[in-house]
Amino acid sequence: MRTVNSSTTPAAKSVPPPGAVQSSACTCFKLRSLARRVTQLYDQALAPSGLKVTQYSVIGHARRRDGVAAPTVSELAQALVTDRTTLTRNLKPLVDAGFLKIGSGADARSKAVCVTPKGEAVYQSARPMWRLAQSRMRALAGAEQLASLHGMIEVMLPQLDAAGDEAD
Amino acid sequence: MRTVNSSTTPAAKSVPPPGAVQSSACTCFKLRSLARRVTQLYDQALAPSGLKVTQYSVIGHARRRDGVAAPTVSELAQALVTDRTTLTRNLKPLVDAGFLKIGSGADARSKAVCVTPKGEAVYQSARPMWRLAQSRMRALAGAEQLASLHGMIEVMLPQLDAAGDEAD
DNA sequence: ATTGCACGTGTGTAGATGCAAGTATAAATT
DNA sequence: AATTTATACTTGCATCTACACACGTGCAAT
Repeated sequence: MRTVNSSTTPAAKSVPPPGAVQSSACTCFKLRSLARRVTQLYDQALAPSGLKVTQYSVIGHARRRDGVAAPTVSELAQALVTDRTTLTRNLKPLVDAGFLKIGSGADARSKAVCVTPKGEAVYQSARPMWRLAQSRMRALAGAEQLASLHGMIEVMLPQLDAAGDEAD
Repeated sequence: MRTVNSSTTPAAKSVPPPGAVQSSACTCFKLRSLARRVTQLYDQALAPSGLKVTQYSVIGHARRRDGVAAPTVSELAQALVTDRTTLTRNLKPLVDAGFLKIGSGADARSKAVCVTPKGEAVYQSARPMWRLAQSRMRALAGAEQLASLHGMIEVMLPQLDAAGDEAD
């Protein structure tokens, strides 16, 4: 079908003038596209460290213990805005590499995610690379746009959490 | 004790300690987090159709043929802002389900991705669900913010493409 | 015709993602 | 104390993601 420009003799039913191209206006698609590209930028920058940006984030969040205790898997998952079961998988390569160590938590059921000295070292080594990626990002988007983007995300994320909860 | 602290968080004097909190200021992390949540919203909405939002996007883009011919794998991958090899994998379940059909392209090397009648049908059935997800999204973010977000993405994506190219 | 390079695609490997379902422990109820 | 419910985590399954590499084809230069 020629959905190109009007001036057609289309077979009645398919009336896709305004709707046809909208699939590229899909917020989710756009967002995912951007996330993919940005991930590539960060992964490239982090490559010398051997970490992917996801792993860098996991260690980074496991690092900052609120009080004293290392976070549990669930707590870390929440901080990472990730499904707990996803985090379980994502921890494996980091544990295998010796960057993290899963200890026993206060409970017999909960487990504590601890950053090993080796993990701390690799994180520190990756840190300037991450900063470089951030700089590139800022250069690409501009500081104002980037701040605006961050602000939007900060606003939207909690609302999406709420939406997901009530969907159950 | 890890006080969840969902109550009044004044944050008035939150002087960000330069190094400590910055990892949550990671643009990539924020972006990925949002993309994950938004994906869940769309996947939930699309669930009755049996399609995930990624698959909906693939079919949607395979559907709109520029002129007459169905897009090749590479063309489709470019339209989807996805790695070519990733698309190869993503096509498999859709072909298995009978939604797409891989035909031979003009070249003996290239292949054409065609939407089958069954694929068109499932796409049409999923379309109102997608619209619902879009509406929810608009309700969550607000029309202006959403438009602003789309605009930013439109600007940033080409620049990231360029950045990726020169990185090689 | 042979060589060589560019192009289009698929595979191996490895990780990221999350839903459904399962296991084990703690707390609450009866 | 026994039963039920809630909590914390893991596993099975399926999909998404992409880099490195391999394979086949087209085209051009020799």
